[in-house]
Amino acid sequence: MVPRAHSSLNGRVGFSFFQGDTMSERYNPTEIEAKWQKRWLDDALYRTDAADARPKYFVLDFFPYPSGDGLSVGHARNYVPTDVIARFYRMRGYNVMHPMGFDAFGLPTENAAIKLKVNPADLNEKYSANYIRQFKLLGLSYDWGRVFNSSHDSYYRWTQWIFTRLFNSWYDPRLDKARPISELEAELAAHGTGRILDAIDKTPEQIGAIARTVPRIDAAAWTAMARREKNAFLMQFRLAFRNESVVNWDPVDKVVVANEEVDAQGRAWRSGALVERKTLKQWNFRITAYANRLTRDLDTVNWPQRIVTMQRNWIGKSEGAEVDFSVAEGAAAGERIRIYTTRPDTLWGATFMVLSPEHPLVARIVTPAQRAAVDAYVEKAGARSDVDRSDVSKEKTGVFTGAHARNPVNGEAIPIWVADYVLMTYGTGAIMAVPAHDQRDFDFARKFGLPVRRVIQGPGAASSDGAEMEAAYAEHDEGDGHMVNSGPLNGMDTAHALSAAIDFVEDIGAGQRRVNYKIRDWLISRQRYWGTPIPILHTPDGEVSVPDEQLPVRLPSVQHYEPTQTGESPLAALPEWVNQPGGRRETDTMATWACSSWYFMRFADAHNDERIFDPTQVNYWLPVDMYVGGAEHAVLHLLYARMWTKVLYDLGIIDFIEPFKSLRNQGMILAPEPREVDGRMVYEKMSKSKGNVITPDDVVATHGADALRGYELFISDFSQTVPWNTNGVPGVRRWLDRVWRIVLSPEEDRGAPATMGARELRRIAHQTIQRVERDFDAFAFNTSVSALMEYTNALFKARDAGLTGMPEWAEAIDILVRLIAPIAPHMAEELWQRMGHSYSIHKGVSWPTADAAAAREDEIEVPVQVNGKLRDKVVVAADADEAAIKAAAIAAPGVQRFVGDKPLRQVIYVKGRLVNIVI
RNA sequence: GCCCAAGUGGCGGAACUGGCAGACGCGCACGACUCAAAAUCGUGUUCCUCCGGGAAUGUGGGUUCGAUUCCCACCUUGGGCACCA
Repeated sequence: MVPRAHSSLNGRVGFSFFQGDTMSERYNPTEIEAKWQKRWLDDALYRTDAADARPKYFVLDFFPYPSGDGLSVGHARNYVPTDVIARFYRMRGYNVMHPMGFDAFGLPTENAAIKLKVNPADLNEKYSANYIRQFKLLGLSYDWGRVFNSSHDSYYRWTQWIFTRLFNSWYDPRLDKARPISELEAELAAHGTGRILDAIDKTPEQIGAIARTVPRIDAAAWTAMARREKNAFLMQFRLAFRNESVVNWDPVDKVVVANEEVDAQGRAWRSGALVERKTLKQWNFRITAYANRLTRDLDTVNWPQRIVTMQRNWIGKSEGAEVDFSVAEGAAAGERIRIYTTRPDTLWGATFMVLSPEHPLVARIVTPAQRAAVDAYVEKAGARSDVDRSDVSKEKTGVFTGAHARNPVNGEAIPIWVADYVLMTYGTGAIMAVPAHDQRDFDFARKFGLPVRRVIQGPGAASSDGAEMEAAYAEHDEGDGHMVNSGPLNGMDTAHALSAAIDFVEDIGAGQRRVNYKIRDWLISRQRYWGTPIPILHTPDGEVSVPDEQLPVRLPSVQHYEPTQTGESPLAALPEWVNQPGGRRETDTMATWACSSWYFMRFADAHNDERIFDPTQVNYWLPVDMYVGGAEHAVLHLLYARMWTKVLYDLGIIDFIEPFKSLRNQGMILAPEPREVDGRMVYEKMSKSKGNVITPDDVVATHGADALRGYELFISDFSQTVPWNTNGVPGVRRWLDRVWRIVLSPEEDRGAPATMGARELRRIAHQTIQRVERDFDAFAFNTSVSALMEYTNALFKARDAGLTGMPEWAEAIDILVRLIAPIAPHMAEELWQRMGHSYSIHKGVSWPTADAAAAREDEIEVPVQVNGKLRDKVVVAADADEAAIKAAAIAAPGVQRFVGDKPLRQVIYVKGRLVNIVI
């Protein structure tokens, strides 16, 4: 067998490869894929071009974390579609950036390194090299000139640089943006904190701009502070700040984790361990300052609705009012108890108050008679885990303090209770309880025999006696109801009561409109070795950031990097590293969320050692046009990256406010064989420990990368989770074999005689261009492969109809090879060359243009129904008028059998679709 | 408990805006080629049927000339949230 590839003359695309009785050359993916991969790499074919007149397109995969297991076919579900999109846009003349890098710091690598007793840096190099090898094996068109690794100091230097920007910035509620901390110092020297606190009172959305602990001080008080006091004071403003708080401690990884990394069951995201509460001093980013913008700007992105909803829920914006109650008697008499409520319209229905067990006032108001009971309760509550405390299925608990509070709207004294269903971390840690209109308060009131007073009379004739209610009536915007038992609000309809109540409270000086967010600040420090060192020095004057010219603060090499039990990083055991001329280095490192919060920008100027990136480059390429990855990052990376983008925008470093214009989530791929778990057959995730991982290496070795790529796309809808089907790849492989044969040796063997005209072939070809374009745009890759399979089948039929010598045949084959190029780039390149074209099909504008006239149908087949049931079909000219089509439909034999001489009640014609005859 | 998504042949799935249900592929069956097998090619493949048809897109209702598609209730699976005042 002597393969002889050559192109024919005159631009004809007929081939005769074989002479005499030699067999045709078979499709050999192993050979051609290796050949083209090498050539593409040698030529840097996919290098991103500099900014030019073409429209740009930035298509990006989530930052992968290189693990020792390497890539499975499940990972390829992410990388193949983005590669198809990158190639599709390139072929249509866009300037495309399609880069890759590695999120290399973090616990899994460090844990593996500890286990294997090797250096995590070495392990990381090995793992990422393996990823690169696998990416190349798949024929992915990354620009390898831009690859970087977040654990290299050439990268993390800039992560530290951004950290110091956050540290040296604060959020000005008046401008609704971040500003340099030096400007805050100037303001404090001139005006104290008054103007800032006033602004927050006037614009309730800004509640999270600064710490809630900031006191009202005047300029003199600021000026009188020593430097160390000033620095401590400023911590309440900085966007990167250190404070003592209750944090989630992961006892398995021996590290603190962020709220976003703990699931509803209280388990840590990576280790799966139940987290414990610890009070520790930790570094945080003030993401609460951005809560409002993070919610608001979700309107501007093209993301899956569920991810948008998850972020909205996580941020949890709610609007209401803060109202000041006061202690009615005892030593603390007159002292204010501030509550937050979203239902100020129910203020007159408050029959008791509840304080969180951690509320500072509890110890001071409790009466001697109740002290023992209250102390015991508070202690017990403190010992319960958060998950346990927030388990809604358990009955509410609580204890009376013996004290009373005065309700500012009606002067009533109501009992103050302590209960752990009120959280210190939300609102003010204290609530007014309105059992008639809040189910939680209702349950509590019924259990402890507290009064229930109705203040909203709903529609219908429900009793106005709270004692008879069986459940809280929580509606307030339904319209029909009216206010009762509510002093000045009596008789008002419920739709207006809310704003009227806030007005009333503001008028009497008892409170004001307020916004609250569920989101808490983002805990970033980790007590581990393998991360970006936090560039801070602890000096006698407090914390100061390491100056730019001293960055990076390099991670020292160490002999032992095992985590400690004490909550201290292994770096703390290196005195020569810790002790610096001006002070002690911070020994915690940053969680990898910091690394991944800006990497997408670095691709615009990946190897710049002078600055973080050239602003022209970053503003040209960003935001990312298409971002693809798993849905598990909904409130982690995708939220964090948005905050950093907004900070950098505020500081004038970039000029876009959202990092990712469009986002798509791919579905998971599960192991092919279901297994019995708890008596049920289930498809499991692929994992090395279960021994059910299918690697791209194996699939490529037997069927080639193009077949694997095709099947990754074809397996299911892109976003659907689906088990792998071992027989699927051979199916796609068969299709590619057919493509190979129909292009190179169409005459070789024939099927049954068929009929097809040249006009029809041309129509199918151009319709296929339209279908594939539409499917790619919709991320419907499975149907794009179907369309190409159908097209290939049509070409075999056209061959059997004797069309191979015609110009339409040559055009049809040319279109086929171009259309498969994004999916099967190696085969397309090989066929392209053999067809006599110059290298490369992947360079320049090579996507075919659909000819709408050619794609148009001359005749259409119209189904005909009688009473909604299909009875016949008629073929009519595409431009036939309605009357003619109806007449043809009625005359159709299959229709006449049912209609006979019965009168026609109605004949419905849907243009180009169907006729329905009603009798 | 609340919110969201999804339930279509033996399997993965398709069906653009309410208009031919099951495209495309897998699997299976039969046939051709072969000494035989593989590969390839061809035919068939939702179910029932008295071969006229009838039934069918999780279940039950509704709207409509017409419903996989819209509405209501319920069931199942997956995901998210879980006392946030």
